[in-house]
Amino acid sequence: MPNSPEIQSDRRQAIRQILELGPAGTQLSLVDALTSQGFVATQSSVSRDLKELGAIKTAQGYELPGPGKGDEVAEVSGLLREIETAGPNLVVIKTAIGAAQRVALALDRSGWPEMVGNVGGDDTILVATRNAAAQRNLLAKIDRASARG
Amino acid sequence: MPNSPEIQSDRRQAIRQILELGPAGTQLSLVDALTSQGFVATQSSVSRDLKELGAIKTAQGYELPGPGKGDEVAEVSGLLREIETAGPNLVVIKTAIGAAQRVALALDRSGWPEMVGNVGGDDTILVATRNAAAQRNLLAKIDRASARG
DNA sequence: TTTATATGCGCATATTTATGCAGGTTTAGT
DNA sequence: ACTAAACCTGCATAAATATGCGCATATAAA
Repeated sequence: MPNSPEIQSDRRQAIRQILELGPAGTQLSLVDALTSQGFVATQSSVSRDLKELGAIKTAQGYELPGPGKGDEVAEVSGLLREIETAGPNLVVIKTAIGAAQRVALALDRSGWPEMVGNVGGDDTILVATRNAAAQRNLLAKIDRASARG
Repeated sequence: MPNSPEIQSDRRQAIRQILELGPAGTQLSLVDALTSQGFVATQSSVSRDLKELGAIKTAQGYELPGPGKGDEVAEVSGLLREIETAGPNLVVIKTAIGAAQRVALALDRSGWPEMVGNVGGDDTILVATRNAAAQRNLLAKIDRASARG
């Protein structure tokens, strides 16, 4: 019984906010925090959410990679030119001439899970996305990365 | 039967090198990697080593926070003036005038486990260290952080 | 050196995290 | 609207990680 799609993204948003206040020691503590905010979720879902959010586990607990951390894509965002989708499983990225390989590598390294894989040519990259939701997510992430690159 | 102290630091150095080549999926894989290099260690030790090294667990596995990432201390290293020890449990850090609070905060955020806690005054910080080894470690980390700050 | 204290580590195990599976829901296609 | 396909989620459990304890060694003190 999946909740309506908004519930999922609301929950993830809530997790993001919680983590902004400070690291969460365990997934169970996150479940509690969510519960006290009226969300219903199990450790399973939180585990999946954290992966989706790209959270990392440090000695302090789960954290979101802050700006400047983790994100290889930000560093090459200046090379991006144009981004389009083609169906729910494909994103076409145009880059500066000859920069596609470099950007494609950065995407690989980012470890974003919505990406199944990608191939870079000279100034074009094809990115395979897991599904429509993943595709939306990916575009949002690239946006955010660009904003701080 | 603790190994001689060098073994421990050699092993940690080896782990550091392994992680530089790429993320390690699990601690067990690290044990294997170490074994094939002639080190004897169990998952337990690797778990402790990783904490000590400040490694983080990402979707890709265990990684070391790379230069520019993770490390809040690097950003304030310009404010450091002088560092001395007083016994194995105390490090005294002199900073630029009025900067002690800021640096102390950065140290807190770093999450370095060898630090029990610290208090910042105006241009002086007292850092409590767990023991002599931890103290050495901390000094080394501050050094490394400064090098890239 | 002898004694006391602290540290390192493996073992066994508790705790935490990840995931195969099944069931219910939304979405896309006719 | 009906059907099929794709999703989301919880449950149960497998996999992975962390840790209390005890011993052996190292370090400090006397």
